[in-house]
Amino acid sequence: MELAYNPQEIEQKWQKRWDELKLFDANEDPARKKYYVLEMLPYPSGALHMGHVRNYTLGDALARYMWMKGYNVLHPIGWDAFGLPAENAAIKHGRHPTEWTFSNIEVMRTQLKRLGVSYDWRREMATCVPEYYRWNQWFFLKMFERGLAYRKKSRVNWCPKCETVLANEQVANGFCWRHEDTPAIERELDQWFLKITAYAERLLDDMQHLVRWPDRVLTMQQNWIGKSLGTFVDFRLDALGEPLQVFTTRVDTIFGCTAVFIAPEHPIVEKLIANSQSSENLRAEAERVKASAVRARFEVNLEKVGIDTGFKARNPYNGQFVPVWLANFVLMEYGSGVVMAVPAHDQRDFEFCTAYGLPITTVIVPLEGSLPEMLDAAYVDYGRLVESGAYTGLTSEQAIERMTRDAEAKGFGKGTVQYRIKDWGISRQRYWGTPIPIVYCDACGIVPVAEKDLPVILPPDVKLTGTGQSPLGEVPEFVQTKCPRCGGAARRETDTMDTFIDSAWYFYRYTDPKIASSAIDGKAVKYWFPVDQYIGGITHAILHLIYMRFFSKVMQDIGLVDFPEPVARLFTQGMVLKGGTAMSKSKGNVVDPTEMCAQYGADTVRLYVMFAAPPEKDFDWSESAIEGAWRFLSRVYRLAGKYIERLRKVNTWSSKDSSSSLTAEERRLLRKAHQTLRHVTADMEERWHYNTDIAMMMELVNEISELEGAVVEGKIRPEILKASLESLLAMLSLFAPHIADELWEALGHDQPLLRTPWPAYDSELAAEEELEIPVQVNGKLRARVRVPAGAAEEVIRRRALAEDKVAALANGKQIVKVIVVPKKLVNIVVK
RNA sequence: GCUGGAGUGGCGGAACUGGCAGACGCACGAGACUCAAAAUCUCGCGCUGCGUAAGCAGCGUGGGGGUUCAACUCCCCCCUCCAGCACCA
Repeated sequence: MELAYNPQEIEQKWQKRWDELKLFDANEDPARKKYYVLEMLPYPSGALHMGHVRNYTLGDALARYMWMKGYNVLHPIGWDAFGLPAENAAIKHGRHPTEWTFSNIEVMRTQLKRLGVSYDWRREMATCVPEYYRWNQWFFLKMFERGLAYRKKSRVNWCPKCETVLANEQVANGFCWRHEDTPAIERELDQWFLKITAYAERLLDDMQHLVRWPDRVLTMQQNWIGKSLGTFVDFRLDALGEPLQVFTTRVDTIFGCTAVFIAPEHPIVEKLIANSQSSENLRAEAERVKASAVRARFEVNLEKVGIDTGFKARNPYNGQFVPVWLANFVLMEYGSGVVMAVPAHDQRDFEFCTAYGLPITTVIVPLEGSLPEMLDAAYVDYGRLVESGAYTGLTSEQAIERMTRDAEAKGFGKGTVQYRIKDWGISRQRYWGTPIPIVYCDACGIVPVAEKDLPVILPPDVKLTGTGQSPLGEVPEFVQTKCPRCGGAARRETDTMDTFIDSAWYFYRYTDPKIASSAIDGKAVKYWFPVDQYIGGITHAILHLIYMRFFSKVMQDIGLVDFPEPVARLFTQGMVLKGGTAMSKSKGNVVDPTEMCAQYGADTVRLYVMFAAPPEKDFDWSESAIEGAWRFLSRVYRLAGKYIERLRKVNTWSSKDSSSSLTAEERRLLRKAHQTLRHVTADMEERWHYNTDIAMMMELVNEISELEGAVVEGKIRPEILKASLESLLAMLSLFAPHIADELWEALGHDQPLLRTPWPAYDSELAAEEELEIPVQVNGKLRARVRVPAGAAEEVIRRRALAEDKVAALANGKQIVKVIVVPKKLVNIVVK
């Protein structure tokens, strides 16, 4: 086998062979331990990119390792096939989204297969087929039944030039992404929402089960949910005869309240205008504040503006009347839409009150030290109360508790929990998504489609114009229907669902992708769940990974599953960059995986991607570094090729064959092999620093290479060389599976490595016999001594002190202390 | 602004529990093979100073301080970069 390494030939051969052997088919088998490896499903954009390669190679290494460890491994793949790009392609090139999507899937499937990832392709699914999305609709109906899906008027971003709704991500600094001169405006539209806020507390609580999730992700989710404890306080508003409800987390500062601020969109504003003595003027001013509030949603640090309504509200704690203002920075959608202004202890209030000349009263002082007479910024920390009536002298913590209790007792307020997370708006005025299964009947109102009538099929013939109207509205045969309740003429909902719905539960469906009688098969889910390892980009830390958790909790509540969290362990990989930034077509810096495979082969591409950096870090693609991976594999191929004829004929040595008669060279080779095995095995279980695993394999190859002379001279028996080489191939097969199987077969094996047990390391063989111990004098390295691995502390000490250099440095000085750390180092302290 | 993460040779990175900083690879330099090139192989490669040399000494993990016999690692302060959220009261 003196041929040059030809990855194209080898890879094609093995992909075919694996396929024939059904090597990656996962079948439920209660007798075997299962392992579910899941990677985030790709959007079929038309081309695989390096981020995908990284994601899938990571999962593949783990899947292959678990197979070899004897697990029954489920490793599926599918397509997140609904989404806006398909629709844009339709508008631009006149191709139907279905055709565009499936031809992209075709291309990307070929690309994926070229990489040789260990998927069970029988389970492949696309979310855009009725067999899948009907269950989106079913989940929607279940939520509707439980009041978890509801309809509400809501503000959306709208570009007047595009005539269309913009997603939040499509608005940059308040302007449309396509028309940088056109500010997005807000429109009120009826939208469907899922009540994720009802699950806020459980989403937080159940994080305790997510011990194997990165802290980073949990923290981001925590911030996103944004729980805060606070107090509602009713300020009497005599002019309207109804109170203004204020929300605050700092009721301890309320004696310093010098005004009340209302969000300009607050419904009470209309009543204030109606009751005002200068209605006209107030209306105009209120409009101005509102306009600025809209801008403030996009502009950072927009100047604070407001208007005094002329009304006064009464602070129930001290009976004082304070002016009621509208202010552009108060958010309607958080708390009660009304806040109290405490300029001395809130920076925003401070800025506003300074600008408008409102009084500033200090009511909190630090526990130690004091505050200046004239504040130049708000003092926002907790402290001790002053000038606060009966509460003076309490700490902030004590005051918050007692003042809230008092408000409840006297009936002018109550403690409350607020969340920042908002309900999930799922309506999209688009075509390429799941139709929302709702019918509007003049007689019956909002009526859900009956379960038996699912799926509501997305009609194939639709004109896509991009006008911003829901395309389904233009299809009379779709819109016109009968009311499921009264049978009368009715209209269908024409919006479709957010595609995050599709990905919120797809991984359940993999366990039985073809089941037609229900969304998931309970038995299959019971066997395969939870997902043991989920792998994907950090970009999904919040949205997808919260929606997915939310769906699981709803599924738990409707009795589909019996656990709160579907994913036991999460890994978030870093990005693959080029020239310091993400690869993108517009930047023209895309490295095409398929081209790379054609140039170097899939094994090289995969090995390089794993070797370049630890998987959680971003890394920059390097044309020259991939050559290193290629060189390494070529070297392995050449090296193995040199010996294969001889090794094929001998049996593999095993440590059971007695290790006493090993030569020094044999021990050296086996030591390196077993040290590498030890490292890789430990790493696969926990850390996943695949870059160091590959580095260790390179060291092993270097060692085999260096020992070539010893092999020739017969100081290393072929059986032992074979054993070392086979360990190497087993490890290599995690990252470069094709070349590993090729050489494995050449060594005389008829089953691929995936069906071979993972080699156990022998700690005795891995142990060093002799150690080189560094000797420091006053912490500086001065000498090294070689000692047997088990040398007693005293022996090491004596040897260290006997070193010429040590003696020279200690000469004429006093040895204060000798620290001997067995197996590590000696440090001699002299004075 | 808040929250989280990171900062180590020319570059990617290693050092897992406080114990030899720079494993492994890339780039680079020298040599071998070759008519030549590619490929391959061998050697060198943190910085500075001294020395013809083997070598010797000092400095060195973003900066400053501290704890320790010993700090990339622990503590305090500061700087820079990246990410997420962003007037959430």
